[in-house]
Amino acid sequence: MLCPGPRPRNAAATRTAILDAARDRFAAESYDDVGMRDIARDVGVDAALISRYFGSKDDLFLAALDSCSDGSTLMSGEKSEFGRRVAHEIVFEPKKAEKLKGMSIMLRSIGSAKASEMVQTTCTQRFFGPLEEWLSGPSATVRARLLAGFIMGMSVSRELGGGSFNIEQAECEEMRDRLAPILQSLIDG
Amino acid sequence: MLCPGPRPRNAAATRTAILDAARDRFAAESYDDVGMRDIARDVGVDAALISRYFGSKDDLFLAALDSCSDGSTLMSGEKSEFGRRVAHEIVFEPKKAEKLKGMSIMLRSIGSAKASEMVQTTCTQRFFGPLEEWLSGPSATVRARLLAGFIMGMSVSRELGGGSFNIEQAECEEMRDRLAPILQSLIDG
DNA sequence: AACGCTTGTCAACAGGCGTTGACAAAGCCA
DNA sequence: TGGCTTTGTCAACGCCTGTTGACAAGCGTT
Repeated sequence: MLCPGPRPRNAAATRTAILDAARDRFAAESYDDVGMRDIARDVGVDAALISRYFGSKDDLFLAALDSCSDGSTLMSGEKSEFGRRVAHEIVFEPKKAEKLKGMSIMLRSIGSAKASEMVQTTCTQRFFGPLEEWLSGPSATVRARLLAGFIMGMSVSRELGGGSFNIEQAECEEMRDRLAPILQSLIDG
Repeated sequence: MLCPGPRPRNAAATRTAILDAARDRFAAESYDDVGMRDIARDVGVDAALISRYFGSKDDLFLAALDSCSDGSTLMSGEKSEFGRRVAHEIVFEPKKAEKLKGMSIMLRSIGSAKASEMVQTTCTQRFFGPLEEWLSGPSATVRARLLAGFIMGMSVSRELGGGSFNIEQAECEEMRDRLAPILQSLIDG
């Protein structure tokens, strides 16, 4: 990824390259674990340049979060299949679920007081909000919160269980089969 | 809490005071956000003393985690009432749920690579394990993981929603009423 | 009283962090 | 060609962190 030779002088390109690298980093590590120099190294650039383009680390973090797609990929597809589809992705394709970089960033932010504070407004506006609107039935707010909580919670459970869930294939299937109707019931109302 | 005058010379007492303060801090803030000097100030002691008693910050963290009660408080009481009881605590008494300091510490640890790695074995041995044993039915492993995930997930959802869930009283009640049977169904098998 | 062990404090170190300002080089325009 | 702006690098600053070794004070023993 890191080409030899001097980086071509192109402000716009480097700016977005920095933003992309920051998004990836913040989705994979906590706010504190990510250093400006790490991101700079990913891009092949000096750390000072990031400060010039984005101001502070906080500003870069917010810009990276803002550049994430909202939860709409989660809501694509048939509503009637939501439970099975999402349950499958959670259990068997965590990497695919991580396409929701925004969700990963939020997840990695709880803990750090500063990061979670920065994430809150974005979280409600870009994640809880659209989900709530998509559900659009009675008590959509509550159902959205439960849904989001369950989905994030399974990520936590997986991570704390050690990398994957650390269970057998058969158990994974059963987990999926138990998870699906629970999620679906929150969709249906 | 912090008495004036010099701290009485009592190694055992100071040691446990440090441990208590560390447990509280790590349950309330992330590993990175907690500084040795913070804990020292809570106890009214010099930070150097902590290093002498516990070695490194990592060792202190592990000791604090180890000093937490396991999930057994969660499992006290009637099984048939588990759903309602826990749902109520999650929604209306988050502080009471935080009596599970161990769970709070684990929650604050996902994100930080180092902290989550340190937490993993304790998590399976002291939390997932007992829960699984307590459930003791068919596919107890899967049910335990789902249960733990849901409970932690609601904590995440609350925190990211901004302090409390940021919803009305009536909605809180509805959330509790929706949550309870879901949790109970995982208990019953 | 004088010794010695324990308990606690203090100052300082090395290392990492985000950020800054001065400097180099590249490209554009006259 | 000479100047000017843009784009990027470099060295360094100040700050904060965990940790260490030297020092002071308390307390029991002889």
